[in-house]
Amino acid sequence: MSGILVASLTAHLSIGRLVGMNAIPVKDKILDYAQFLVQTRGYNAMSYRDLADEVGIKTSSIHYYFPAKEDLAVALLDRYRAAFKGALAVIDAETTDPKLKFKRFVDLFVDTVRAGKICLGGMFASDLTTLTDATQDQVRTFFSESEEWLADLLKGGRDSGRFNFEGPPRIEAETIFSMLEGAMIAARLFNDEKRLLSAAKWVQSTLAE
Amino acid sequence: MSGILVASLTAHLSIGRLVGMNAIPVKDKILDYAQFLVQTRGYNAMSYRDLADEVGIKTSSIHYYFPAKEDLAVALLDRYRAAFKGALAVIDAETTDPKLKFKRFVDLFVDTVRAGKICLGGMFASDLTTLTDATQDQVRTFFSESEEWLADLLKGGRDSGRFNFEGPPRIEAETIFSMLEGAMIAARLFNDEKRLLSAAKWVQSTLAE
DNA sequence: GTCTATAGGTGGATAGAC
DNA sequence: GTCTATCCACCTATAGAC
Repeated sequence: MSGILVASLTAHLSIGRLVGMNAIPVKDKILDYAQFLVQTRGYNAMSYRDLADEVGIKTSSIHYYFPAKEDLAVALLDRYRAAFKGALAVIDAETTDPKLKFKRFVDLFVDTVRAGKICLGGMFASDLTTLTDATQDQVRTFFSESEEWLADLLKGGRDSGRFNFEGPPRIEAETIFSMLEGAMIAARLFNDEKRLLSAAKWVQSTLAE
Repeated sequence: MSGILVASLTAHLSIGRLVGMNAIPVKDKILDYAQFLVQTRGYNAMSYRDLADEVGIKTSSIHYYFPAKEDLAVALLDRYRAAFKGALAVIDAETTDPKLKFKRFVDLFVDTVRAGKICLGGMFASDLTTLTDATQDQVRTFFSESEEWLADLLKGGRDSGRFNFEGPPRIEAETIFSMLEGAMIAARLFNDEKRLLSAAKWVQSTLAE
């Protein structure tokens, strides 16, 4: 999902550059680096000082944008959900073949692992019990939204005879999504993206029969 | 894997009680509660103060047993690997049917989720980049050992005609293991053990065909 | 082994000047 | 918006008495 990060980074740049104002707002700089740190080191290992040093401001200035760390967490997940939905919308707009759609879905995860990162939602899910209720809800919403898109893809593929599986598409989607999340963690652990690729292949082969 | 925790808890008790000395050594108390905290809150959210308060000693006393936090992390993973291996040895000793073995393997994960916990190895894997090299190696060793046992199970099952899958057993094992790790995280996120059970069922059905 | 005492650093967070 | 200054709680870790 480095593609997602890039997308959110370039969203304002593509407009800003046209009018000669390519400066990234401080708030976005904070969010960008905070997202990077959470995806690489984890939420509890990310501090306001880390962000301040990187962005070039003081920690008190970060509190101006995000009064409490929870506000930053919620904002991160909010933006990530939107970016992820955007990436899925692009897939829907550019492809119709279910198998190709799934491949491009997997590519989102592969890109993330290649960047040495873990899905933001998966990282927050690992730190679940240290989060406030509002933040936990955001994590659940991210999972639900992703699984719903995947369930629709699976259902459409089965209805059109391109996918073959038994049981409710939503259950199938939940299983596949959690599998990809786990495979990302293992792939980074061994610095071996093949761990994610073989997991994806396994899913594709069981869906294709 | 609460069964694992119980096993490590009762390992010395079963001897101690026989001779009337059922007091749990302080070092084990520390490890027990540290393991609980890592499995529920994560490594970076566990502090010496948490442990001291629970065990009833001062933080400086914990440093007597584990000079640096890294020492505690390595000790935790060391013990966990041994306990996990022990649990797998019990499965091997009590069952021969590959399908039943796999079911009992899955039960180790189900028990953990039911206790509101995540696999210790999975938790450390999520916090990977914040760990020392020695600790990271321990995490990888845990994954490798588990996957090797599972690969042997898969290979034996296929050779005896009980399992059906293509490709190297080790790759299959890696995929299944990371899937279970991811399913645990999702199951706890939604407080719904069915997320883990349906993932396990999915694996079982694809292996059985 | 366990304690007291303490060190030096880092955590999130706030008040108030500019 | 960003700063300085500060707060207090927490963190890992050590020295030395008992």
